[in-house]
Amino acid sequence: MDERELFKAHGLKATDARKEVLRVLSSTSSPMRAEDVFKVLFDKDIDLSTVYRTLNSFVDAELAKKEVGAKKENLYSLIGDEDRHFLVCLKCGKKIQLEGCPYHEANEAIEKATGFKVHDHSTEIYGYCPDCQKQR
Amino acid sequence: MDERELFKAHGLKATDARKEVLRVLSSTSSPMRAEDVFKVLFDKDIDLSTVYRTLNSFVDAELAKKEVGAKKENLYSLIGDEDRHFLVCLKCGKKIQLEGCPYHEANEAIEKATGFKVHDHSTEIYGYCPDCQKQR
DNA sequence: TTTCTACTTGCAAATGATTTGCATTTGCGA
DNA sequence: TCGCAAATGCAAATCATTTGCAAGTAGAAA
Repeated sequence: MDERELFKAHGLKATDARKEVLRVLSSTSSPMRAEDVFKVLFDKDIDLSTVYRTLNSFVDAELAKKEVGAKKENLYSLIGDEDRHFLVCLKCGKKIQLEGCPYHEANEAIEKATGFKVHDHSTEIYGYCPDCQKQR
Repeated sequence: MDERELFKAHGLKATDARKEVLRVLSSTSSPMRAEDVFKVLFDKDIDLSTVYRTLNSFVDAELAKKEVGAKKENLYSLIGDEDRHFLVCLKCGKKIQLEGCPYHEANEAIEKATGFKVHDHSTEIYGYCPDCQKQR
């Protein structure tokens, strides 16, 4: 889907600021702080408040999600159709991407049992990586 | 486990403020804003900054978690040993608690395959409840 | 393509959330 | 009980996010 359609599908006008923010978020796989998105766009003449407004509109439109990072900061990331999952080490912060979705079957079971349509689930699973386990 | 031991086990001194905040958080099953915790404790003479410091120390000690709510606010909640999961409707906000942990097996499979020790996973799964699906 | 209008934006200022410095108090190990 | 590092209250600072307003723009309709 092209970005214009994407915005339309979510009821948002396809403005420059939104296109830029969308590009920034989709160019990185990991969630970003509003301030970071703003910094990446320093040469694009987009105000920080616009970045916030844009991110909020994305979240409201269910195009992005807002979550809390390891340093307790607020982070924004696109909600992709792809279903990627990371194991995040609580000690060293390392991120390990999983092949496939470990929860796929579990989610299907939930849908079958409850009639609830699962739209999204957390992409990060917290724990300790093998290296850090040795050091504990 | 008694609260004194709980703090000790997490390397925190058992102070009045911490005991009160712990009580507030454990008295409610749903995550709270720092400000709300403060308001509940209005008669306890605990400063808002202390509430923040306390919540932060809980998060650092992995006794609580910080997450983003539906209105994009930051919320704090205890990390219980129990493994509760909620289905959160993206439309009406209804929360449905699941029986048991749908991801238990998936997590065991992850541990076996990667050697990563899973400590915690998101307790909320987003989607649309049966009622809201009809209205869409 | 031109017009119209509601939605967006930039800017600056306001608000809200969270952190910090410092003097004082307190928990808890010796 | 004593001593000290850690925790607290208070007030002020800082950081994050939102808002009001005037001006600009996307997209529907003519």
